[in-house]
Amino acid sequence: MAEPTRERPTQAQRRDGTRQRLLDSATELFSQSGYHGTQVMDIVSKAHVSAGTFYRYFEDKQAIFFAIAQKLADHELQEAKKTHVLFSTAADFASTVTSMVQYYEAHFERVLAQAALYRCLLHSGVVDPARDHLWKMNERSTAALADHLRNAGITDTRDHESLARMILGIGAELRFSMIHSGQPTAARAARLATRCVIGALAAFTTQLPSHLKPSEQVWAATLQRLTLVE
Amino acid sequence: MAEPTRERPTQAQRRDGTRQRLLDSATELFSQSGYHGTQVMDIVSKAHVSAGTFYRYFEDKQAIFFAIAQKLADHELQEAKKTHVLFSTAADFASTVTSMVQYYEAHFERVLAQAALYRCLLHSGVVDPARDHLWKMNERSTAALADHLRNAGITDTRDHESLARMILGIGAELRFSMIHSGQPTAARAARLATRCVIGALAAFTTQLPSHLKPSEQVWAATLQRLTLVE
Amino acid sequence: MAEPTRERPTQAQRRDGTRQRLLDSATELFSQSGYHGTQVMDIVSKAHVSAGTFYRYFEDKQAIFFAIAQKLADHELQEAKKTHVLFSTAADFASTVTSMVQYYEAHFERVLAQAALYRCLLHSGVVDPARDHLWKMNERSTAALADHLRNAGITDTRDHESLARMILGIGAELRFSMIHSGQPTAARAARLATRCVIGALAAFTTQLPSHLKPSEQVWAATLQRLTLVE
Amino acid sequence: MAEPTRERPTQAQRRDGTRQRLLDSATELFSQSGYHGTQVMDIVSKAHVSAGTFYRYFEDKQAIFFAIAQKLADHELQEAKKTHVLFSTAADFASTVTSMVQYYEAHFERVLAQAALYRCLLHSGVVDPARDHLWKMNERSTAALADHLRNAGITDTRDHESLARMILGIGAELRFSMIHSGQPTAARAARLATRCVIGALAAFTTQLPSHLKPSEQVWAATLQRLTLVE
DNA sequence: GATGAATGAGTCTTCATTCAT
DNA sequence: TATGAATGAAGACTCATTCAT
Repeated sequence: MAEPTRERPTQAQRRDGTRQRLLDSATELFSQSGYHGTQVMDIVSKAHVSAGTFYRYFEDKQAIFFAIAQKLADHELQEAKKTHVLFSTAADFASTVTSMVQYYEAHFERVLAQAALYRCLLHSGVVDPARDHLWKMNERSTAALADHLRNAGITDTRDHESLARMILGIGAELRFSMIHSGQPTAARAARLATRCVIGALAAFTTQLPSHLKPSEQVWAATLQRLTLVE
Repeated sequence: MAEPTRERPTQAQRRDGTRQRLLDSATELFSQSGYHGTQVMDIVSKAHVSAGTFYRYFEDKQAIFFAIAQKLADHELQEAKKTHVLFSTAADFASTVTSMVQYYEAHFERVLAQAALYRCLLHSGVVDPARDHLWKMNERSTAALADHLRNAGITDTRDHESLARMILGIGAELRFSMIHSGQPTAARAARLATRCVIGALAAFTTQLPSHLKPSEQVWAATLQRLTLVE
Repeated sequence: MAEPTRERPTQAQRRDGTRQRLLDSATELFSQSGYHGTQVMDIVSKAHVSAGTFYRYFEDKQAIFFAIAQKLADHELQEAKKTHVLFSTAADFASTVTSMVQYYEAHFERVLAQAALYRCLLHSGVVDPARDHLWKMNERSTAALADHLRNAGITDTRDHESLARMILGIGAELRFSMIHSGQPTAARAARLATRCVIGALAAFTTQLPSHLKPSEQVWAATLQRLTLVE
Repeated sequence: MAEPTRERPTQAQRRDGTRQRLLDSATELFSQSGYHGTQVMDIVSKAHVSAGTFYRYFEDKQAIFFAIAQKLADHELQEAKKTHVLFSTAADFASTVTSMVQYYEAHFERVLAQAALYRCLLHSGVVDPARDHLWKMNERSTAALADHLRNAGITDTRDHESLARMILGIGAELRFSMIHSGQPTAARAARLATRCVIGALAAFTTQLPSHLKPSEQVWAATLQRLTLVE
């Protein structure tokens, strides 16, 4: 007889439901119109609650913005960690590339929905460093990748932070294009990004012991494989 | 010896002076406080003109913002095109790389010098697709680079747009970091970016006739030179 | 005996109350100072609400003006239609004239009672063809009267629109005078207008079958009666 | 050798020319958009003079408005007197009617251009009785017609003012329609107005000595003639 | 006399936030 | 606890008028 889902929801459940609806509405609206282009009234209308209710869940308009930012940042950090593992654990080049393609493909499919939000959050024009966890998260994400690059034995540069940024930039612009024009597809984007990244990394791994570097054949074959997709 | 145009700072000159003062004031204020943190009244006060005068020169607040953005974007596009030409005409690899470093260094220096303005433009949160010259400029940059890549004989991918985006992304993230933390320096950023970009491009130029590709020695030497900076 | 709707003057009732207070305040102020002489702040102050509240109920300043005009025009059109019906159904001339006098008297009394408002509406100088309900109402009045004249069997002219306009013009100028000088009184104006209108109509009903036209005696007696008022 | 038109205009002539251009521009703009819908800048642009020049010729915006009003009022008064003569001098009915048609036709053709202005001036929302000569002129025009009606021997009413207004109203609405819809044509409007007016007057001339009234045949024939136009 | 750049008080309108019901 | 009417400070924008050139 226990059908918890059919019983009327507890206070706490309703509370969470309302809060979640507000967050969802705000997320969509911020993504579309930016922080300043979104009014509290728009958010509450979309969430089917009243203006007053909003302020029971969030102190003010910035609060919901930062709540979203926080959530996204947490999520991104976790995802980023998964990626970086690739760089450090892969025993051989071929499997690294394969994993990288798989990761990017999953990544692009997954983040498409969030990319607009991500960009909005970073470029929102909200300036309140004291509360800006998002920016810190972004930095932490970069730092994590930098660490992995360092551990992977890259010694051609000591500025692994910047290298990490550049590599993240490769994906960022592709993602941005996908949101706005739908081009390229996740599958192709993954190949392009992988190819681009391994090329970039190659330029920073001249000092790697030769047994860790792919032979010329492997390199050619790998690029060949990445090309086949188009 | 009669230079009548210099004698009386005529109407036209006063006009231009006023317009310039408004642009300067706005640039500084937008840099400091962002678009939404700056009031029209602040701009006119700083420029020592009245509210009404502002609207003689700019249709509304957004107009002056876009005028500033446009000017910066135009300049960048010009500079970028100068360099991109190299991709297609450069006789030899070494000079291409040298030019690329020079371009990047100049670019990053400009960015550093006007970091606050860049930050404002990128983070303004102004969303008005109908008038967003900034966004159009970005697309034009991409298109211009894509064209050059195509002309340079890159046939490993037919999606030169995406390749262009990825390359621009490399610089974008670096710029973003410089704007916020001042790191890395323009000189180092230029080397890093160049190295990263030529690596990335190498991964897309497997089909280039061998006489166009750098020999292994040249390649190694080039990377070596790019490394020396640190 | 439970009348819950009367117990608590609910939201909806408060809403209507506020809207009505705004309309009343605006009506009075527009009457006194005209459209351009009245500020939104004046209206809200008089209605004891805040500036923001105004815009919950009316899109902008013009909207409340047109709301007032519309209401008055609607009412007048209703009243006019009631009378115009007489033109087509009236069995005999005498009762038509009696009704016409009654209608005009009521109309002119309304005008006198709200002379200032009428003056404001007529002289507001608001020119916005896209939203000018007043103008549309005027056209609707003309069309309605033209229809009735047509149905009444007037065939001396096929331009019933123009005939309608001329008849409406008779009343309009009288109204205009009453608004500004209070002269003539509603009672006399009604007789004058009726007499003038039936004279004018007589000049357009030569082809009416004779049994529908008043005999010379009836005509003379009618005019006599209309004269008695002075 | 005397070609005064080719010699360069005197100061005084240029002054008058400029003033006239300003008046013409203002007239057209006020007619189209009303007083409040017309900006001083619009007027000076149309007149090809600078903002400052405007204030050399007119004290302020209201001054040019009243200058136009004054001129129109003077003109109207003169024209009105011509008409009214018809009522008092015509020896016989038939020639009165003929003259009336001619007058109305000329009137409608002439005033079409000014009617919009006329209405704008009366309904402009400019409220400054101290300077409002136009309103007084309007009253004088009414008074003049009233006098003529009185002199013509109309004794059915003593309120010749109101009668005059009603008669003027007949033409006013027709004129207004002609401006906005182009309907009816001046020729038809003249017949319609004449017919309407003589009908209206007939209803106020029951006490005229019979030798002054048209016989039934003349009446019928007159109306017949007025009808032929359609 | 003419010009047109500059003025600035005046208004409308917005929207995050509060609070009585 | 939810509602939504009310708040009011804030800010963009206008336009008749002035005045240095």
